[in-house]
Amino acid sequence: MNHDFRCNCPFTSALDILGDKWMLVIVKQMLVENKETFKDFTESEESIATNILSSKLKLLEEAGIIVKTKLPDNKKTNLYLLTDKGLALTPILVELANWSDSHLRDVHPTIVNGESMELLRDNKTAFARALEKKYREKLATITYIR
Amino acid sequence: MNHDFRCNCPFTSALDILGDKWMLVIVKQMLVENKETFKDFTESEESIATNILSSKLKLLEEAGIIVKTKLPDNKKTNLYLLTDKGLALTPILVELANWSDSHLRDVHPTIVNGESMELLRDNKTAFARALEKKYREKLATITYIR
DNA sequence: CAGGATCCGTTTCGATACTG
DNA sequence: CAGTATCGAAACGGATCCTG
Repeated sequence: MNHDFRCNCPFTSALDILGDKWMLVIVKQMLVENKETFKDFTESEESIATNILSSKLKLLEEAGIIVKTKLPDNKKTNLYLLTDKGLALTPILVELANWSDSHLRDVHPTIVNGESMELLRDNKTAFARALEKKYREKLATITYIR
Repeated sequence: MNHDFRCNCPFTSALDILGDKWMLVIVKQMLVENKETFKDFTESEESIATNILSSKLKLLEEAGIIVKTKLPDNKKTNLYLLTDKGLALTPILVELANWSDSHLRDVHPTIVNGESMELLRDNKTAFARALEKKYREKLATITYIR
């Protein structure tokens, strides 16, 4: 993060952190595709390189968007989980999806983590809330090291 | 655009175009700060280099997000204007602003193009619509070369 | 003088190999 | 499994140059 455009503008200050190809992709993989471990991310459709992944996870953690933790019974596998701050990015991802759905060709408008794209078209807020709720329910089932 | 992760995922396919530091910044400058000309952009708070600006404007035009045009009475100054596709990015920018406002320090939560941040906090959809309306009204006052 | 294009040093990315 | 090291390729940033 060498040259940020510290502009204090609410629109673009977020882009100083999120304005690159990978940060929101990783958040989306956690939120929508239940990715949790380093390996999960490397095996994802967008196939991020390990060194990039490593540096981006570090940045996301520093920004307070994710936490790095472990399961009590597995000392080697790291778990990456969204914080409240990270979960609050859901509406941004939903708006991105909505724009893609409306204005981009070759988008795959099928089922997304159990929620249909119809709900997205019909009610973006409800769609976002459903995604957040699902993630919170999943978090509740995990007893990770805090 | 050398290496896109063509994933057909509605969440991330937009990031293939918009997932960099500058694309959304430029759109925001057009939408919120009434920037129209090459010079306007170079003089902006985020101070983009001319070569980068040039390449990004080209990408935005190729993506159909902006159009490059001229005023009838001024043959040299180019005008860059948002298309409907570009204007449809407003909700994304609004969600970014909302997230920054809630989760980032040092954000400047004052007046934005005549709309107060209170309206944003109160009703994001109305805030987005107000910004779009204002831009469309401005477009209506310009007789540019189509 | 506006609107870029070109050049060039620096930073970041991306693919793969490698380590604990 | 979870990263780090390496190295070539691409992108960025600043300055300058070119063109009407």
